[in-house]
Amino acid sequence: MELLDVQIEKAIGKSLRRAQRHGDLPAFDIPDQIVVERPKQESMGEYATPVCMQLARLARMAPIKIAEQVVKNIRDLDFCDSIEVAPPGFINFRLAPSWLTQQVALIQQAADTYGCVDTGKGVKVQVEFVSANPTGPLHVGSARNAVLGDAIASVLSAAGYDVQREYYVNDAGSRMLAFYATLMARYAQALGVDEKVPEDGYHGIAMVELGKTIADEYGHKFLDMPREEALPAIGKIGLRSVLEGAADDLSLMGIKYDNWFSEQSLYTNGQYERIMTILREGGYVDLHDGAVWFMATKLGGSKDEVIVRSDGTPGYFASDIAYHYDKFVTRGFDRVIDIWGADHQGHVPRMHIMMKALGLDPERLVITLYQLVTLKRGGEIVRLSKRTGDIITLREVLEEVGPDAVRFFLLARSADSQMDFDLDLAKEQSDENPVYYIQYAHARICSILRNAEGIDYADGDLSLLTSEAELALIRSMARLPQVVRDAAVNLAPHGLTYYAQELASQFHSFYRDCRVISSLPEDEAITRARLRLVEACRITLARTLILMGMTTPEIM
RNA sequence: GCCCCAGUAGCUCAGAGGAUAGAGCAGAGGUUUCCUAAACCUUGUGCCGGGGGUUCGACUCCCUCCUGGGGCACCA
Repeated sequence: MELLDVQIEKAIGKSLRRAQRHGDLPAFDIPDQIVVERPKQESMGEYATPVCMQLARLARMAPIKIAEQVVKNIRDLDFCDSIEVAPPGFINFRLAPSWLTQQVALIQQAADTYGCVDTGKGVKVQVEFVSANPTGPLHVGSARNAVLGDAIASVLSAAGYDVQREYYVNDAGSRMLAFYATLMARYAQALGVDEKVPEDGYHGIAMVELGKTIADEYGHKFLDMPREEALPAIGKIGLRSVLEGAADDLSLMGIKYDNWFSEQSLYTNGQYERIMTILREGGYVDLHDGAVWFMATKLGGSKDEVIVRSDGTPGYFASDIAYHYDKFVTRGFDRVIDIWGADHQGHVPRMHIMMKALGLDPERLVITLYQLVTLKRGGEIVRLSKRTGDIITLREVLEEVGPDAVRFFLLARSADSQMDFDLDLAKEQSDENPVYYIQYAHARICSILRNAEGIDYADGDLSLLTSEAELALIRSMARLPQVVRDAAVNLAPHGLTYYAQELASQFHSFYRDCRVISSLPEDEAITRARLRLVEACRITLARTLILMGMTTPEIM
């Protein structure tokens, strides 16, 4: 079934055409987009349109007169029990109580699929997120990336897209060599051999520990091998350990990937040669200063980019081109969403130019940037440097603050807003924060349902739900599909956090006004109706929490 | 210098052409013989960074300036 705002939009369009046919309105071009929004005030109803104000000039009529004709000609909006004109020309729509109470049954029926919509129509989309260099434990900076990417994937999936979550493993290139050399040095040091960590290596404590672990397990094995064999051998072990650590950390937050994609594989399965051929044949490759260049300027870019360095090794951009070729051409994704920190923004334009060079529609690649998080502790900015190893790991933060709170905090702001994350504050507030407020509502409902054991409420009469507290709660519950749709089309899941708070608040108010389980015999019917309502509310809350990647506690 | 993001209540932030600009937190006051008081109810708060413009209508779009953050590598 179509979402209410879409139905209203279509009904208004039809009404305008009908009014013109009947001579109630003069002829003019009806706009493609008819705005249907939520009015500022509850008293105005659930939906409203300001379209008649726009039409005033075209129709040469007062907006309010147009609105009257639109209302007169409107049909097929069974779910509305009043459609009113309000000055200076708004049309306000109010949902019928009978429609609202019916939603309770539909939500119960939908259960785990409530909130799903078919906006995506099965379009194949990949969300690639985190993809941190596998050169050490995940940094807390990756937390926002993880939370945002996973929520976007969840919301897209609920909106009817065929979604794959992918982690791009940067296991090729110069950073990897520095990682290998660092690991080798730390391993040697653990065995009492004096070997220096390279200048551009990783100086953090994590590598010391990893070197020691490998020394404990393998002894002198890698010291006895020729260095050119030992490096990749020990590197492979280190890489596996780092990736396992990353997967563990992410799974602490409930994040699971469908695929881990190796950058190195692009150089062994022919993708790199393929894209080089395409670029060469397209005339986008040039050789000068000893390096191979991608002629981005030929396609409107501001400057050309190095693909293969003068030492003969391909740079990250070469990998990125081959990688996206693999995503779109080889694996056939209709859309790819890459989640990147704002420090990579400069790279976005060349990615779109690269798409053009490959003969792909740049619009199929969406790069969602999020502003970087400033980490604080007690109001003081925590400076981070991976080089000196002075980092705060994702795991530390998860253990200190808790996965649900981390997810909620980081999800609650739009990706565009730069934010502070104060560890002390997050922990301190964890008793007073919205996470608990929302989860408490869920636990409260579960408690009621436990107390209702033995009551058969499956056929409770929903038409008994007539009080304002009950209807207000259902109104909120009924909005979830639209919240999901909006989050999916805007790739902006932060709306979920606001919706969850509103829904929890409506429930808490309802709880105060309406006793659910009553022992009085004359209340038996309303008890059964309210149990259905409460169960549907639990489903709605749980679905919202799950979309945000949070847990749904039954007892608190 | 050029490019991107942001500037809204004491604080953290929603709102992105429409009605009287919202929420949470913090502050003040109140609520429990009864399903979870981690709750509920009442209450104050705004030159929407400044200045121009477009529009019937601008916090929202355009120009400009100011402030903060991030980019502008043969690093990723």
